[in-house]
Amino acid sequence: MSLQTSSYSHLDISNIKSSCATCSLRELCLPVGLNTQEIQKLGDVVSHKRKIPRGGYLHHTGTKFQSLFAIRSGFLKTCVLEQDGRQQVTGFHMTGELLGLDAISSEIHTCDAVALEDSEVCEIPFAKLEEISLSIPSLMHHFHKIMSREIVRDHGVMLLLGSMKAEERLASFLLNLSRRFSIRGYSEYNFNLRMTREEIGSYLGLKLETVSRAFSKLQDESIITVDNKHIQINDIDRLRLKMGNSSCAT
Amino acid sequence: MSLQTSSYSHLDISNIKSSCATCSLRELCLPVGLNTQEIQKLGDVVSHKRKIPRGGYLHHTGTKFQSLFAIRSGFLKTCVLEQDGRQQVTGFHMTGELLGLDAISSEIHTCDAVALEDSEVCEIPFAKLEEISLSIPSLMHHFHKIMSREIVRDHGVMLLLGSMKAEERLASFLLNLSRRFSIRGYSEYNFNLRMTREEIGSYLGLKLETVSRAFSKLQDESIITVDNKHIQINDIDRLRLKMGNSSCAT
DNA sequence: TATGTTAATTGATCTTGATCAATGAACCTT
DNA sequence: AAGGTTCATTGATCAAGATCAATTAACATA
Repeated sequence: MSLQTSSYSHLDISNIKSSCATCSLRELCLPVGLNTQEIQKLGDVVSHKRKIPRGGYLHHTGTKFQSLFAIRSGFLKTCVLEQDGRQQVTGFHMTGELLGLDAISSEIHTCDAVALEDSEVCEIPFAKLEEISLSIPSLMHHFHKIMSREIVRDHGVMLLLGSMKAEERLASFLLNLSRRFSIRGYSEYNFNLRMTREEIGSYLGLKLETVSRAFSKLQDESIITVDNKHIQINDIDRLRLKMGNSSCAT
Repeated sequence: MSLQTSSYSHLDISNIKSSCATCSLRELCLPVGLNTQEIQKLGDVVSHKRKIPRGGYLHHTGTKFQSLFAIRSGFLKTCVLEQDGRQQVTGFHMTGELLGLDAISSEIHTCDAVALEDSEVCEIPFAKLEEISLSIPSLMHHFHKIMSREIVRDHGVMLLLGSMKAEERLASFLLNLSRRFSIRGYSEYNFNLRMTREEIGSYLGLKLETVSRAFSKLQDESIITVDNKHIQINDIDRLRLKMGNSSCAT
């Protein structure tokens, strides 16, 4: 299974002409119910495509913010570099998601965005997006929802980091990935991780050894099958039970 | 020192007539540079005041979202209730801050907001705010910055929860409070905590005993002086050092 | 294909913070 | 002011996860 392949088959995009406008569909366009003219406006703004090879940077911490990026294909992580040189992963991002929301406030990127596989993004000049939002209320409203959703997502991670133990965190993480793959038309039971154990650990507030042990534990219980980066979920219900008390899966 | 008392003395609000429009000044109005007419528009939207007694709820998880709330005075916490009945604090909020951003996405409140002291808020009907945003670009832009700032803040907490140890977390927390008091015209070295050790612990991902021990440790080192809820910062530089590696203080 | 490099697993030990428990201080309420 | 309740501190013990270390597996590059 290749995750690089775009899969919009279940979405109605037949009325969209510009190939690049499609990149922001999932989050930015489709749910809003724009008319043809509005889609045209948005398409004009979202025009510039950019390819990022595996390991390449979409943006660096400290650089000037000008555009949001809609992921057209691929998989990226965002991370902050701490004084001591260690890095903390703040998120993993896949097709259809929007990057750069954190940079709006200071107009400076507060994190690095790194491609974990060859990726393609659409650049969305933020000033232009705001400009056309003024004439497309539903677009503005939808954008507010996207930002809000990001806040909810972060609260979920805070909850995870603040109150769950290692195994629960990993279960929560896998279920989250599973759901996101599923939404994009991939199997929710079989997928390849794009990130290392260390990156997972960084995201989950654990050391890589602890992540590895948690994987092994879940495998010993036959809940998942782990083959290096390939994960198979054998019993998603029991995996859900692992999360236990925590209300938020995010 | 009473924190209940509003303190806008260092801000120029001389041109604002409506007493309630002032409540959202710090975050929503002032920095934007609105003209008189625009301020009038905003004042019309932000008209309804609400008092919340200590221990009272501003909103409950699961209820319908209609309005943002700008804190006019007081101190609140937001928290989510987990299945097992334990609650996790997701934030502490003071004068001038905006509550409810998380609820925009689903139009359902995702957390409880509880007053930790007698508080007063201004209700900002969100639909109306969006409506007038369409005609006041700078207001819309400023609102986007506020949402973005919330995301940055949350990333900071994620970093804290994911990579700092108990004493570093508490140092970070105290410095954050200190800065926010300072911005509002209060002493950055002397303040009263509005929340219990348990609530601090919940927010920082620690047990109350650990919080208490961390306080004692910092006091033993003469960095702070703790007298129950009253905190005095004796050596803010050493307190900053305590945070160590972590890049973000939030 | 060989070889160096990076990533993953697993074991042994140590540390931090959680848990259990007891005491004392603050704060309502009447 | 008295009594109950909540809150905070401190000590003793325990457990989860970090750290240290060794081995193996996967991957990249010559």
